Amino acid sequence: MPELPEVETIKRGLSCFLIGAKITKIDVKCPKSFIGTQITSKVNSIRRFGKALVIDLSDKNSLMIHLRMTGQLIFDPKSPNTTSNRFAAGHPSDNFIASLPNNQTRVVIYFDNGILYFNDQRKFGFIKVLKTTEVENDSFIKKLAKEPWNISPDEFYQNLQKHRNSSIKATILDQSVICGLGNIYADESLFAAKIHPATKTGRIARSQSDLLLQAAANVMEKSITSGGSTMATYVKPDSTKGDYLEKFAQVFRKEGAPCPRCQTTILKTKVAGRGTHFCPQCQKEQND
DNA sequence: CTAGGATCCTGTCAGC
DNA sequence: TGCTGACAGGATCCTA
Repeated sequence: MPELPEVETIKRGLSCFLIGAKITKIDVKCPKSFIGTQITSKVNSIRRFGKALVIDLSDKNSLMIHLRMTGQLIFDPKSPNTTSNRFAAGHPSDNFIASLPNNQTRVVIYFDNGILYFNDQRKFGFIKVLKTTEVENDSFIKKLAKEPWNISPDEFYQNLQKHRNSSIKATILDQSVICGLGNIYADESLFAAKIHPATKTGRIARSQSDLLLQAAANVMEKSITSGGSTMATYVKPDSTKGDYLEKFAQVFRKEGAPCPRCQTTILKTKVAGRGTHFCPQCQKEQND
């Protein structure tokens, strides 16, 4: 699910509501989804490390949240309590407009100004209590590479060299190579840079590496600007469902459609164990 | 050390 | 209708 742009969208959205708000109670509906003990304190700040969200609290604890494939965060302000006033982001689904909690609600965090629901169909995501001083020592956060707009072309290219025998798609999904890309933005970035997803990383030329890095930064910045997968784009004004992907995706879930550059039919295959979309004309195989 | 596959879990959809 | 397998916006663990 949520990749970096969606988590950034959540960070910005929740910051408006939660900075200074006090947690009054945490209701854990699925033990697997919450690691730690009951907490009651105020929110000092909200940070993001790649796809992980960190809520820093006044008692020197932090809540680290990773949504993985199907996690969602939905905040209902106490007043007025209507779905039109709701902030919802993460994996898009009808939960965004559903009455909550429901059978996919794993954790409910009560604040003095509203209720935050953590929904997660597949239970891969989690909320974990950490000492704030230990956040940057967390095993996941520690391994993260820099984000596309912070990593230098030299460093990115060097990181690629550690995975020369792996496909370029698998390599850029590795958060220790470049942080923030998931299955959508990997496909979109490779399309923008005109690189076949199955290309061996060792065959990526320096000029292609530079192009790919630029593409990743562009694609994700554009998505952050449009708000990731927020409810506003998921539910249209007439209350019918929309797909925010349609706004910018060139290849992701576009198999059978014409390539926006050359009209060749977009294909879907499997690379790195993941569904992979590309244009066979624009993104030629480079492997001998 | 890297590379690839299985795995965690629930739900939906296509194809018999 | 009911079953079955494939698949899903992620990351880790295990094996070779």
